[in-house]
Amino acid sequence: MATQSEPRPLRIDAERNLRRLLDAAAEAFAEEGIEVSVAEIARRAEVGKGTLFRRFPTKGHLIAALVVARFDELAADGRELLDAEDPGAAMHAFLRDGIRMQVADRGFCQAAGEVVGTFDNVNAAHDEVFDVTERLLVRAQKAGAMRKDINAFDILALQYACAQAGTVLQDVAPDIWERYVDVIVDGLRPNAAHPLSHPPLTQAQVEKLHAIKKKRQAASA
Amino acid sequence: MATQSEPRPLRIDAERNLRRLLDAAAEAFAEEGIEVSVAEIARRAEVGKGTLFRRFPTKGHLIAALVVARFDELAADGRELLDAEDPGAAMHAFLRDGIRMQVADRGFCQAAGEVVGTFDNVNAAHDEVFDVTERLLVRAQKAGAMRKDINAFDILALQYACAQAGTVLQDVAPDIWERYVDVIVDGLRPNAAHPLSHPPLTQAQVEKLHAIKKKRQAASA
DNA sequence: ACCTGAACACCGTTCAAGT
DNA sequence: ACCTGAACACCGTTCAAGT
Repeated sequence: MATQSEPRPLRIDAERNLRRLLDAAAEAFAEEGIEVSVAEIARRAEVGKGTLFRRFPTKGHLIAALVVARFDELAADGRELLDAEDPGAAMHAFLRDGIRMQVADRGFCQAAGEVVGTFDNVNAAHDEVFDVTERLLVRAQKAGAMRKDINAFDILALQYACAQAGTVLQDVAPDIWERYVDVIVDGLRPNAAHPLSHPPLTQAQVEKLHAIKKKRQAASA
Repeated sequence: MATQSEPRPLRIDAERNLRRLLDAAAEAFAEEGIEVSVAEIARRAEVGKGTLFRRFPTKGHLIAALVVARFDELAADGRELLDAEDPGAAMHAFLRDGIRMQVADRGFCQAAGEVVGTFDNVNAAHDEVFDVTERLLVRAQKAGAMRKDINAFDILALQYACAQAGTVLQDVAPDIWERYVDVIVDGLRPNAAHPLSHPPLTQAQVEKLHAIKKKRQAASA
């Protein structure tokens, strides 16, 4: 929520076409991955290609819009988990929920890594996810369920990592990634902790990463 | 090694062009990722595009050839580690070496997931990696350095997972992935082990995965 | 045998013509 | 304001013409 202050409402037909486009794209990307052609998406939405490009200046912007939707879902899920009784279990559940979400959506999984840092609306949505992750983590750490030397970035990176591995194996063993989370969860327990060899990612580094990605995207345009 | 029995040697100029092509492609993919155009690769190699397609029926085949080279490297590295004194340290070193390799090569990291299962030569090379991984793992398990309920697939999946996360952050924190390996390594220790929620991947499932990928590739051709 | 670049099909993006 | 599809540039792949 609160991603942009809508300047003025769309015309009724435009609004309808936008919905169709988003639905068609979500379906197509989830099923076939982000390599589906925009022509195919326009066909599924029953609009001309030009209509798509009127709403989204680039195929990437359309992908970004869907990634935002998924991040919003995940953040909402995390907020609910903040009320759970067991802080450790809540943190673990969040870890799993995010992976399940990514693995179920082939397009999201392909796009997430590329698109974070590149689009402002994606960054905003991701910041919300980060916020909830941090609150869940601190809560779990205070309860003694989680080692203290890791931060929310680490959690999100490990979540992303598992999702990537899970996606490759999704066709043949849709939930084999649960094993990998199990191992990671074991490694995240306070009693398992051995000193980490590197300092965590700083906020400054994250911003630098975003700057690099935006520059790279601008260069290719 | 032993991927194919060469039927007859190439003409001297063809041999030279092949070398140039592989070198140019390795460089281009590592730097810019697999989205570099074949025209650009041909230009770097100073040959016509037709020459590229004479050696590699498809851009994918060229990518596959380079993935094979990397897998061979990794397998060789693993074989050396089999002679190390400390079996646990050797297993950990192998985990890290593979990730370092992937993170340093943008193209390899993008391609590895897609190309395993799709090309026979890649499968053969990957089987070798699997073999060494298994030997390293069993050795570490016998030494009591590694939990007993995981197998070589799990190790390779976790390695792949870390490499994926590491690649995204490579520009800004080239070795931040070491933290994630640290956590995973902690989760892989025998004393950290809690029961896993899912059975491991079977050999039959792996073969099924390969079959699916080949069918999918054939369908898109 | 092998090399080459023009030609083809396909895909993302633009835009002139329509309502 | 918005919609559309023909037109353009680019990329992977093919192939006729050359050595």
